[in-house]
Amino acid sequence: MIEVVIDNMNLTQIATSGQCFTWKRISDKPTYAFTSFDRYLEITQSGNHFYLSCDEDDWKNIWYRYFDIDTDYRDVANRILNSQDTYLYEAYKHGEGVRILRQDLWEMIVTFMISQNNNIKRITKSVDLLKVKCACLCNDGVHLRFPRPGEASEDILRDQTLGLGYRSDYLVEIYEYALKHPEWLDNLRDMSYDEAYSELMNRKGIGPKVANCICLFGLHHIDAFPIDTHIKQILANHYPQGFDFKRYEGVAGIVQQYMFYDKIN
DNA sequence: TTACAGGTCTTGT
DNA sequence: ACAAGACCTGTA
Repeated sequence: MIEVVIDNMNLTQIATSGQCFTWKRISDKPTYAFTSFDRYLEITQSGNHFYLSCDEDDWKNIWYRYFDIDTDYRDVANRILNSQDTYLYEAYKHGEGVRILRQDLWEMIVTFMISQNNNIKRITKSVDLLKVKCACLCNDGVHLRFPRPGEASEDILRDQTLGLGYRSDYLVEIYEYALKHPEWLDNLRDMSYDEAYSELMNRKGIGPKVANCICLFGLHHIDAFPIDTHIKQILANHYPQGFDFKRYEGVAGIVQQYMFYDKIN
């Protein structure tokens, strides 16, 4: 157990921001449990103090990066403030503690493929059951982690109790593809936003929206601006003459998160 | 019953 | 290039 101080971060806001489908609230206090690759973490918030169930090494090597501590979110706040955009400023104030986590790329690919034309409740259920059926364990030998390529059989992916529907075809394909092309994930990490976006779009079941979610949440390309039904409505309602993307060049994905959080919370 | 959920694919123009 | 229509499934 270690204690760290982090400003401008709110666990409950992150948990309900729609970027992670595997965070679980495990107590009345704002305590959340989740995994990243093979690590399991429990974290509690009290103001700007955070209590993590890990040692100093895992904090430095894994979770510091995961929580995107090095990104300065004040730059985004200033741009929003300077824009005189009342709606966007209110949205920002509402979700001020949201950060773009640096989550595991493979988990982002699979979970956002599941998310298409779907609802959060069913997405969470499918992901939970997938982890249970595959029964892969973290480095602690106790907690379930997300199944990597080769660890989810076709039978499991097609198991109707998972409720994946037609998406199971896509998942069978992507699991096969990633297993057959072991360099694919690392190559994606080395690409620019545009390159990674086009590469992801080549895979069946990944369209513009999911590709942008993977770029934003799995590769931390914060230029990516995923447009879903909610964002489409916001753009139509608040920006009928068009949204000025140029103004938010380099931070558009963070702006998108404030808009999205405000819409669903 | 119909519509909708953090869309994408296929087909027809 | 662009516009329908289909698509698994659970919930309101």
